[in-house]
Amino acid sequence: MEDSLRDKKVMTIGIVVEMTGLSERQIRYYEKRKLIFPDRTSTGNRKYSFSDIEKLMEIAEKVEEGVRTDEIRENFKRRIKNENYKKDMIKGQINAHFRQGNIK
Amino acid sequence: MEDSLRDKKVMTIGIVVEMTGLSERQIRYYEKRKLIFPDRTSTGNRKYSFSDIEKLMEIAEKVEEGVRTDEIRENFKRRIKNENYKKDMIKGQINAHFRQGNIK
DNA sequence: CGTGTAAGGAATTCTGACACG
DNA sequence: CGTGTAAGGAATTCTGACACG
Repeated sequence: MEDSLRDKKVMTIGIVVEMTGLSERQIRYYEKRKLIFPDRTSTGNRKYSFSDIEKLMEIAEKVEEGVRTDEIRENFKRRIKNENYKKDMIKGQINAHFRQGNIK
Repeated sequence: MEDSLRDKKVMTIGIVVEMTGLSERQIRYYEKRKLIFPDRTSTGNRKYSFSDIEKLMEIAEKVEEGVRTDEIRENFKRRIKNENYKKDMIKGQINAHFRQGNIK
């Protein structure tokens, strides 16, 4: 139910460093702080998606502004909640539509 | 003028092996035969795109059918030519449209 | 708190070659 | 022709820790 390409975890950390300009240390630290969730290969190497890259750049901006990683995490949670809320609104409307027999 | 995500060279050969089921040897060989063109990192490691993955799976199919790599390459060339031909057709029609003063 | 760094080891990738055919 | 494999080396990635603060 989402982009697929954008969410596929396929990049090693070296490429992520290249694309974001962040250090390996930073990238791994944001993971420890539960801000990003890379997959792992069978032998333990991290794999990131394009979405992860975008998220990392957003995180880096916030951190530079002085926002603490905990706050950033909470903001992400709120955002997800809000998005789900909106999705439910839409679902509700669709359901209502059909319940009233407004079937095309 | 194309997908961007689909064409970004970001995957190391290990991931490509994982996604295509081909061996490193095969993947490198198809490159030697000019069928795919990965980028390289500054230290020489190959980087592939999602498009490359698709192309590799197409190549693998053909090879299994017994098609020689040279033929596959020529078929790719013809396909590109045909696509460009169609693009030019469309451009021509658009130009004709405006030349006749059919603006808006 | 967020990040740099040296440490040691394990896994990855690279190239050129021998092999079969 | 297309692919497997062992060989040796170079680059990558991983974790846990010391450091500053």
